[in-house]
Amino acid sequence: MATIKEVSDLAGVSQATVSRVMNGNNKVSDVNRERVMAAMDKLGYQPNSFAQALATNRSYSVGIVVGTLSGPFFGPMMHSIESVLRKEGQHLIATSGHDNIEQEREAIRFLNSRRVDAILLVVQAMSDDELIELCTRNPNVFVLNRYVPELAHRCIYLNNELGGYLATKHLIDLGHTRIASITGPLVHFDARERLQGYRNALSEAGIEYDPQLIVEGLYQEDGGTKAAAKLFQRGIDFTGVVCGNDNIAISVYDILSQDNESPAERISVVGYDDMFYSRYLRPKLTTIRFPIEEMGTIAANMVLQNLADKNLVNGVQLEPSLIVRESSAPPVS
Amino acid sequence: MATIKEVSDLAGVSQATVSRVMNGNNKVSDVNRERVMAAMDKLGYQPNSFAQALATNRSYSVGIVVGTLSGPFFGPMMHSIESVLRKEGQHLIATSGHDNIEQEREAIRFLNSRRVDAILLVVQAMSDDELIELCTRNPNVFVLNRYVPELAHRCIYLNNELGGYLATKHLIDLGHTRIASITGPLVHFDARERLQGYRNALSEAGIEYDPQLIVEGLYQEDGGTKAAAKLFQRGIDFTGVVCGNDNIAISVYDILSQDNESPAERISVVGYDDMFYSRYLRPKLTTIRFPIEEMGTIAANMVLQNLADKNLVNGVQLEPSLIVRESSAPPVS
DNA sequence: TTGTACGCGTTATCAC
DNA sequence: GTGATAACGCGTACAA
Repeated sequence: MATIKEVSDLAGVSQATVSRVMNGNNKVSDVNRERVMAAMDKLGYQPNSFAQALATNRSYSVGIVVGTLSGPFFGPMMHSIESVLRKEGQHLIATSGHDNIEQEREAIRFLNSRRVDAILLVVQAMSDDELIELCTRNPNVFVLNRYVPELAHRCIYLNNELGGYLATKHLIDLGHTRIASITGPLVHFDARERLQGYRNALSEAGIEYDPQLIVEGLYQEDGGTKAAAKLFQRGIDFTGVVCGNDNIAISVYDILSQDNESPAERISVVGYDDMFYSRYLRPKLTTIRFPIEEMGTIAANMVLQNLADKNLVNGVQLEPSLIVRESSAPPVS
Repeated sequence: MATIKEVSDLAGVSQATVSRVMNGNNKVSDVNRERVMAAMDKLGYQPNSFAQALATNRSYSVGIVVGTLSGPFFGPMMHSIESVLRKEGQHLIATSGHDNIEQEREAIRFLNSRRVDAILLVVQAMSDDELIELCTRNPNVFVLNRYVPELAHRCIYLNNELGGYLATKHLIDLGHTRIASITGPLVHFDARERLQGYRNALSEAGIEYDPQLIVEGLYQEDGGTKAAAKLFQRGIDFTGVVCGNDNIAISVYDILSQDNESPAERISVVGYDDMFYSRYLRPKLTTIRFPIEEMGTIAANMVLQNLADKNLVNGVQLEPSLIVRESSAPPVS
């Protein structure tokens, strides 16, 4: 790779002049500018961003660490983040924590040694305390999809309680009174919040909370299969089920189809997240929409904002909404 | 951020010694090693990778440019790439070309100025010629999911013709003779190859190729809706349809359900890619499996290999396989 | 085993 | 408008 020196030699000017035309400094004569540009593309010159970063102490890149790169969740999020960052000349460095605390730490170390201008964290394994310490040491860290009270001004998160409430309320409004819930793993704060929303809707309607109707599942693919089986085996009676996410809802579809049943007939099903495949299920899944892209966009803008003026950023809570499709219907009795 | 100098001052040794303990050089006395390590974590020292890269001319990172970060395709691929790279201390810098030739170029420029050790290209917009030029200039560029004859030793790609053949052959074996195809955009080489596979299967079975049965669709979500509508409106008779990918197959599901029909009844449907949601469709989608993770793993290993010994790498063609599920059945006549 | 000093490719501050 | 030259943080001969 050609260096600035080779360019300056070829153009017959000093390195400083080359640097000036690179950075759009207008105090360069047209003749020299021409010469430099010619030399540049003759050599296929690309500035070495390491050297630039070393000299300016700015990397023009922001890092993100996500639980896992695969899955329908992070793709759209990273997509929207990258879109807004790029417009400002910033780039995204993606690392995966593989939902493992040691790897999450390692990823953060890596990004720090990369001297990224900001770090976006979408992690679950790491504890609140560790997050707090991290954020106090580094003023450019933001937390996505998670609410830590002490870090409120740096969190962009979903109102999960409201989501759980909306899902449950929808079934109640349809006339259901025996409503089960297959939650996500309750070590995840969002699963707990969604469950709380469920309880709120119940109590608002004067329906008693019955622990028998609650099962804990997992968020990932097939993560609800065992849990759903457990629920049905309890032999208790219910007409609707609120699921921790769409994957869990799919498991319920599966179980029902084993008995040649379909959601919305005997049992109504409500999901959570509105993943893009949910509208392709049959019957189409009624679910809670999670504005993933919006979360990404807001996070990216917050980063930019923070780079410009540290004191202007504030946390954001996003609101979920109910998407009614076909998997929910009045109970048959 | 602390620098190596602050560490050396605090530890009472020279910068060189600090550098030695960082890089595991064993020619350091235990006493000094202890002191340095203590100083390091007291200061929360993180080496500046820009300075390291500048000094060593190695960045320990590989760049990837993909068409779009969202979608069910790139997530799993990036996931597997990142997994193997990380084990070797390499990191992944992800950029999106947004399926736009100018942005793809920009992404490559960015990665070059980042002096990445290798570049992985998963792009469609860029021409073969441009790719060839790029690869000859830079010996560490690899092309994924695309076959360029001149670059055969740097391509990791799928045998798309075989995939198209398998899909079609499956329907023929079931007894179908009037088989339509909704292809991907024929500007994409892979769509053309899949179509060719379709033709091969037909001719092998002595069935004449009928252009009336071919419609061109798009790969993205809903990309097959218009095309499928067009096909049905032609009013010609067929009993099976081979789709360019699973998204297109979903569109066919949609159209059929509008008439209260279901795949595998009057019309059999075969997809392509085996995206993870395909088994959750009802009926479960018969499709061609695309080993995405494997492609990622192979690519990452190739990068590593190439870094170790330039002359040892070779291109790889991956084989698709048929996954029979429920959307295909013998024709009713 | 340890320290000195130079080079990596830029930017930025000076003089001119 | 232009050109020296000193940082930036680290690796690494080379000398001690």
